[in-house]
Amino acid sequence: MGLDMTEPAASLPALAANAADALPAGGLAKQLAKAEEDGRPLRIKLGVDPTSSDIHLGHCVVLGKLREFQDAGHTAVLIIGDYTARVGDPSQRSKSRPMITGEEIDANAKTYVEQAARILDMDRTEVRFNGEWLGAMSMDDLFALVSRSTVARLLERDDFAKRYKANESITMLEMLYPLLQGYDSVAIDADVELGGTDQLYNVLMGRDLMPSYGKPAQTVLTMPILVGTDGTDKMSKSLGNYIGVLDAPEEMFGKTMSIPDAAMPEWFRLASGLPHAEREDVVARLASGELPPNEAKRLLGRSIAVRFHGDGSGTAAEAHFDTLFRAKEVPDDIPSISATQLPVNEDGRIFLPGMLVEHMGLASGNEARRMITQGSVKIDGEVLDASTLEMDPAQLTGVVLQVGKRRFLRIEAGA
RNA sequence: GGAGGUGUGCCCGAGUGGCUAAAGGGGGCGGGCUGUAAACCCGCUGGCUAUGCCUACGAUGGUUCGAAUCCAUCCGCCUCCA
Repeated sequence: MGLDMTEPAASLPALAANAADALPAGGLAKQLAKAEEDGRPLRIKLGVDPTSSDIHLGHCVVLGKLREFQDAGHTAVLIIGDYTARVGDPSQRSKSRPMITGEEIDANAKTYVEQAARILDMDRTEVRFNGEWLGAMSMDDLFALVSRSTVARLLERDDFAKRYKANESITMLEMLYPLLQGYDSVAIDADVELGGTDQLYNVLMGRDLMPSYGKPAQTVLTMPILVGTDGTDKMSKSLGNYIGVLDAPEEMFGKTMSIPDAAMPEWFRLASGLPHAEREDVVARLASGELPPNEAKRLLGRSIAVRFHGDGSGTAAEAHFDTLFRAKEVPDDIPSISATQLPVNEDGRIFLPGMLVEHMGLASGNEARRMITQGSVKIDGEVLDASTLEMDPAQLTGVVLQVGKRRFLRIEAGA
């Protein structure tokens, strides 16, 4: 397995681009030079927790970086933290995490790898579960590991320190996390470890541990955390401010349009998937006022759609968006049901709240009543009278029902 | 082991016997304006074919005509002391 780096010297700036931290200073350059000298690819570690099964753009920042290393000829070692997931990474958590079950972990890991394949070159990816070595540890091994750090050292960690100060609980188990995570680097002989900036402490722990196990210390590279579509909080599934890699192109475009202007430069850099030079050019023109914000955001939306759905998907998604929100027209590809599927009560009439819950995804009858009362239900573009709770099937046949701005349902005549 | 504190709706947080589906804020949703950005304005924000009924204030049991509010036990979390 030889290196096929065409121009190793030139790959350094690109590989370090966007990184929040690259430690120690100059470490990456040395690693790259040494790899070339030895004629072997570097082993690039990325540890992931199989606690959530949906990969979103936030995860893609670091996955994308890993892919860049692969493209430069190096080996990706993707560690599924099946064992560490039992402990729970305390990063960014205000409370202790509940432990999750083995089946959940397995299922999450499987979907994670499937989705990661959209970013990574899986032929060049070594997927490992850390239960492989952590599960095999004896009590003696554990003693040896935990004796390498101290309580004071662990309490230096910002999130522990904050929680400790705020009188919140910190379990002994959680304090084990950085050590176990760091041990992964020992187990797989990592040369470089990637992570988000929230992982800095963890990845440095790996760097600290390796020499005491007689291995050269890894270089660490942390990537900035992408803000979500709200522009303030870290992108996460639980906050609902995310764009998933499996989202439809229209969703990707639409969600991108909703981000605050201030988040655009960051998104261009970390999420657009555009080449380094191009995205920097866009950011510069946006800052100078040469590129209007709306146009920039549209470009961003198209780029993201294209990144995951290929050429053409961007302009198609944009057209869909314009139909919906600019022209306020009904899009072509809306779901439809047959009038015969409508639920009918004893009087042969349709109870609207129930129907909206059943066919248009509203959370409850009360929510549906609220929508009707607030005038956000339209039939063929006409706002439904606020007091209407029942309708005859004939009135609903062959119409387009709309709730809010983006939920549509066509009711077809015929069987 | 001892002493004390605390637990409210998605989150924060008021509420110490009926007027409490529970103030206020945040978030979210809907509408207006717009570039589905921001800012701003208005409304809504437990469930139920519903002038009422059900569920809900850590858990269980009790006192009372009536409990988030009083009592008992238990559980979680925190602080100080050992």
